Amino acid sequence: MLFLQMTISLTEENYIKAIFNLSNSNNIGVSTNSLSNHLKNKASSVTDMLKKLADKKLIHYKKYKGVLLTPKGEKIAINIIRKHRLWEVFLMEKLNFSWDQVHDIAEQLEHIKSDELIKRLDNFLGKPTLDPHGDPIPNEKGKFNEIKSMPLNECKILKEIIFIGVKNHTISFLKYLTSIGLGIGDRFRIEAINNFDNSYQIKVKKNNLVFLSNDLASNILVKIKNE
Amino acid sequence: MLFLQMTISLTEENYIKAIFNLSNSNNIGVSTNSLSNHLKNKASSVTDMLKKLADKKLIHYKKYKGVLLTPKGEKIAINIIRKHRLWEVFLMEKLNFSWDQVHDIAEQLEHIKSDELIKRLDNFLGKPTLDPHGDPIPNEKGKFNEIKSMPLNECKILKEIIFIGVKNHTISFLKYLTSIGLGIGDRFRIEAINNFDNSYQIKVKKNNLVFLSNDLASNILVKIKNE
DNA sequence: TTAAATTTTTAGACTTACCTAAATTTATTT
DNA sequence: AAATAAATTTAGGTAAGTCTAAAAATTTAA
Ligand SMILES: [Mn+2]
Ligand SMILES: [Mn+2]
Ligand SMILES: [Mn+2]
Ligand SMILES: [Mn+2]
Repeated sequence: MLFLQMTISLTEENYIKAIFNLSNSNNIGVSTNSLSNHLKNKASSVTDMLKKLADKKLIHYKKYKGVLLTPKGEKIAINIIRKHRLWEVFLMEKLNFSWDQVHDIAEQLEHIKSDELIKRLDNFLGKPTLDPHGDPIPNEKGKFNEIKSMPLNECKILKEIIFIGVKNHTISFLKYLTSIGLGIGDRFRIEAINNFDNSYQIKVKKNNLVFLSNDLASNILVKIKNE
Repeated sequence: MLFLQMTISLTEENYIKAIFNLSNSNNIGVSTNSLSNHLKNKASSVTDMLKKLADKKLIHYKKYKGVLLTPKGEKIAINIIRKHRLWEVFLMEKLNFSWDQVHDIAEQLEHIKSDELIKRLDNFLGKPTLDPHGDPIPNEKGKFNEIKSMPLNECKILKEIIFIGVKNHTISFLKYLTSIGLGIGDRFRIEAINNFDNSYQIKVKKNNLVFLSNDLASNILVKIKNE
């Protein structure tokens, strides 16, 4: 079979994105089960799709071994992520959505197919490098500007901190952070660490002290001021 | 079977939109063949879908009789058109696309599902009432602000004219109009009508005379100045 | 008003993207 | 090193949306 301009379905795009997101920096393949959990499809459905993606040379697939994206597959994944994050910026900056509302809409918008549209959207937004959750936006060539950060619960000393991202992107978590007055870019100070349960007390600007469980702190990505 | 929030697939949306666009002001049902031509699907496929849309109470369907939208179906159609035209305005006004580029991208964007998004987009654009092709944008309640216009080839007298819309939306037609310096809102004067082939000569602003075949003129919607 | 042409529907199949149930392979325990 | 458990694949099915070919209904023309 010959196809000059391979088309990739919305479903295939979502699988490719899932494989990308589940890939670790080490080169361990993504398991069928992890994809099954992530996409909420049965493992047998995942296997079907993996065969198809392998036929299209978008993934490396060997029965029972787990999968990795080919360079071609990775390029597609990164482009979808670029579109997703640019649309999130648009929704937040131009349409005044809050950071907990943008993801679900961007899940739809990321599948719109038009390179010209994304080029112009990028320009319109001033070529942003970070999305509303602090995640890097890959450039036109697919290059990520990696930001070094650590989860708050790895900070063991009382220091001035900058809040630069979230690990968890659920609406409830984002809304909670908003409710305690915490937004990307904010500076705060660790006032106390309870070494029984590793919970934190922080002081956000002029606000009162806020208590954070270790679980909460583990989903807050920070960097230490002046480091 | 019980469903509280009926979901309508992208394919169903396109059929509903097609039925709306092919419906005349008179109450003659839309034929299977006309839908088949418009959607470039076989008539048998159309029949299958009509049965499904009828089951969902979105159209009135009687075998061999042609179809009409129910009020519910019409509401859906108008909402899709509203979204399409708002996105066209966005693409043109904010992203500087030309009027011949916006339609194809809007065909994708019109299917994005989020009432909140459209409300905010509408506000962001300043609640426009016309799209880049001069077509009216229905308001949130689905009301069209009908503009009275006539095809240029129905003007039989030499008069000052305002160009307010196009009947044909193909890229080549729109590009041609651009090439002769004609855009929505422009004023021009009919300088001559050749009564052999009903072709027109018009003068656009300070430009030279432009020759328009009757076919071309029939796709240019105008109103007569001061009327 | 019958015959021919056209339109529309029905019947049966195919593809995509899912599913359940039953193998099969790989990993973990005794 | 078996036995058991877990992960993965295969086999067989379903629903949505398409198709071709054939039958039926409607329209048009003789
Ligand atoms: Mn997101
Ligand atoms: Mn994000
Ligand atoms: Mn359009
Ligand atoms: Mn338009």
